[in-house]
Amino acid sequence: MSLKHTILGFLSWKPLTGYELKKYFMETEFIPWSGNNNQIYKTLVELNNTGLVTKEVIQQENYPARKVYHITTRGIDELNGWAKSKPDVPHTKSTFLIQLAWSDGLSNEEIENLINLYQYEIEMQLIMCKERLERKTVFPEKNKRAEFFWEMLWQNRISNYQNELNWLTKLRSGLAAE
Amino acid sequence: MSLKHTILGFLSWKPLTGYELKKYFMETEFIPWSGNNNQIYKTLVELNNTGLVTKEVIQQENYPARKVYHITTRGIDELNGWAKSKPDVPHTKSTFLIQLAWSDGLSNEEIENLINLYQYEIEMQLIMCKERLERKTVFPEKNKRAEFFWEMLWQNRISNYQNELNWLTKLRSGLAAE
DNA sequence: TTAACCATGTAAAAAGTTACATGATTGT
DNA sequence: ACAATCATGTAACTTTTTACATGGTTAA
Repeated sequence: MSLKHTILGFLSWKPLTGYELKKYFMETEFIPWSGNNNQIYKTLVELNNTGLVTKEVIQQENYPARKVYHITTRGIDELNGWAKSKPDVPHTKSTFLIQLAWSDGLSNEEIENLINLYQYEIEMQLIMCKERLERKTVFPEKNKRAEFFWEMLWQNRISNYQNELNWLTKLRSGLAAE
Repeated sequence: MSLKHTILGFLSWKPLTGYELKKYFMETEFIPWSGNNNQIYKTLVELNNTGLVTKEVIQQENYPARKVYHITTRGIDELNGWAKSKPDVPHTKSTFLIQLAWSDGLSNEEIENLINLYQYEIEMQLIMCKERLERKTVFPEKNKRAEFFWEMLWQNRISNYQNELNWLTKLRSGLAAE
């Protein structure tokens, strides 16, 4: 489960609450996540139980108490051990490709429409990615090497989308040539 | 659930058994799947119950009976309706990117090792993809337009991997320049 | 007054993965 | 003798998603 390690990762920057983690996840494109907090709160409890983080409760007047989680030395060891473990092949799930695979029952107009919808989605994602890289809302602080990596992570996403748009161009011209 | 529609897709080519579907899935890179038949058999039962496919049982002497599934007209309608529905953004899950995001506790050697392992994985995938495109083991028959699409689907995967390798080159040179 | 933000969570369902189970046949 | 292929499935578990639940504050 990489959610566990991703949380440890964010906590290695600074102590955070579940609510703050949720926002971090939402603004980090290359970390896949549904947007729901369900897993985060659960995982934090589990991390606390296994001694990888500690919990600090801060009472507030008109809001629920903030529960700030701090990473422990054991948590850092766990994170580092995981970070250097053999990486998996990235695994991409594209419903569009599967739709296209069986678009044979559709008319040319319907297929063109499908491609247009998809292209629009990709363009939007690309714009969002570029903006987030520029604004650097979620970014490691005070560390040049880590900052370089994060820059590259965003560049990875951006190049993925750009590659997809190039491919779409080829797809269109191939269709036109038929 | 796109597994349901993917199965309908394969069955739209020709009637197949669960066992044959499994092989099709395994040889189709751009369809994400664990390789286990668990879901396939379950989904076939469900498709049969909802009238999207019919089941033909063929007895054999020394093997379990083959259960050949045929798509119905309603199944084809379902498939076509789904194929033209608004596509999602592809979502990629790359543990490598997340590992790199928190590789800050690692030494330069450890990071280089991580990158090497990843690059090797990608290169292997690329080779496999190219081979499968060449051999065309799973490919629509007797339909030029569908064949063009399938060629493009494989090209999509190939360009993804090639893009990843280019990005890795930039990552390396950025690291060296630090 | 309506939406967004702050801040916590829970319940239930769907989807995906790993491991188990059977047993004959065919090729190296 | 061993592995792979043919052919079916089940059980248990993990992961992910969707929806529900509470309730005050702040800004347009």
